[in-house]
Amino acid sequence: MIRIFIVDDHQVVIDGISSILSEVEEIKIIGSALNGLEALRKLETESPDVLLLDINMPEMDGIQLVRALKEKGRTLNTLVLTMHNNPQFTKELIAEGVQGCVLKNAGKKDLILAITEVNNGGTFYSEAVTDSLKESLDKTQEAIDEVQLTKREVEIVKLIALENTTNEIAEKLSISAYTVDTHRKNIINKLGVKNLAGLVRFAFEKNLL
Amino acid sequence: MIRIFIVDDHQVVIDGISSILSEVEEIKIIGSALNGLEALRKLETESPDVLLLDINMPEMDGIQLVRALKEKGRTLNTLVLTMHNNPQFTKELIAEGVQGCVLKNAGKKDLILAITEVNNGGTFYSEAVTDSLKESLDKTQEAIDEVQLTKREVEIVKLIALENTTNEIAEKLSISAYTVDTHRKNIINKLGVKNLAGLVRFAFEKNLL
DNA sequence: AATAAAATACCGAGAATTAGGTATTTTCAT
DNA sequence: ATGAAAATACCTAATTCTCGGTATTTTATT
Repeated sequence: MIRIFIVDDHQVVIDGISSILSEVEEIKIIGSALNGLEALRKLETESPDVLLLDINMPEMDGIQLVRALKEKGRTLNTLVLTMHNNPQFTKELIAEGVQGCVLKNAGKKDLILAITEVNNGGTFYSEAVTDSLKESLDKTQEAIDEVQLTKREVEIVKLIALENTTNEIAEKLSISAYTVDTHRKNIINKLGVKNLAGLVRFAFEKNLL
Repeated sequence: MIRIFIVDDHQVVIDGISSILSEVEEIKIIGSALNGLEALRKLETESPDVLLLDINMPEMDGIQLVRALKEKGRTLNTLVLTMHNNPQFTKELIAEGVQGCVLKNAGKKDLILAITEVNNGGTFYSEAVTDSLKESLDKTQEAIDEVQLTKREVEIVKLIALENTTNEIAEKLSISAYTVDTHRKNIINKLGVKNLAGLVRFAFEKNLL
């Protein structure tokens, strides 16, 4: 028996999913919440096997909830349901250690499969989700290839975009600050940008981070 | 009679749309192309009333085609068909002066409406498209509100992210470089970032540009 | 009309970036 | 094993950014 807790800000959605899942014997819904705060409170006493987070992606409450739970030391097998399919969002989910993500139009077969998979400690990302992520990563790689940044240069672009100064980068990479200087110079040339701001801009436009 | 030229890299899609539109008396397809280059060449002799650009959004060829046409001084009423619904993409479309955008799952009623609207010199953006754009802009506004950046500060963040130096900004805004300095300082404080790189990062993460 | 917030302006010192080089060592693929 | 590309390192001077301030004028709101 897999015990599930649902979070969504629309009661209709909770009811809808409940009705779908009620047809499945091995799955039982043990509770639900209409927002992050309510979820946090209820999850202090409830201990579901799988947390089903239904997110309207543009409002990132879902990710915030995952973070809040993590801060409290509360790690749950989490499955995210989303309407949108945005690779940036997927990256964040993975970064937060969310076990799975399925699109709302995925159909109940996928949903049930995802739930059981996540319950067993595995991960489940819809094909559409991974595809668009892969596509995005390919795009990034293409952008890098186009301007012919080397591995080291990409590394340094990232560190600069993350607010590291030349000296800090030198320290982190255990190389001379002079070298970092040279790399930065070459990168700015290759990208055809004017200064550090342009470099950071490139990093974000091409989703390097 | 509205004369249409279709661009899409899949023949099937061209055929499909053709078959849908062939049911409509007022619309006639006068030509098609399977890629941007072919489109550019054929459009030198063809003069459609509406250019129907079917784009697989992740590959931005569509936007590139619009730009290429613009450079040639060729302005056409353009309607973009897209599968994805990404506010960033919508912004670019609007910036390029594209007259309309409909989602592929919009249904033929919307498509025909969009075509006639664009043909009449108007614009047509699917509700779903404008909604997600509005949502995104609201998000941006929220982000600005959260850190309480003033109008002037937002202006300066943008200019910095666009690689302008302090002196250049001062000139553009007709204020003293000292003032720009002060603004930058205040912004960095408000955002809680470490340096200019962090500022540019904020600009991109919050879609300020 | 009074007040707060925003925008403006200035100063100096120190840190970081930029631009112009040159040059050696590693790494990798033919 | 050899050549090319990548990574490393150094130097100087000029420019730009950062941080610590202070202070006046404008603008908007009650």
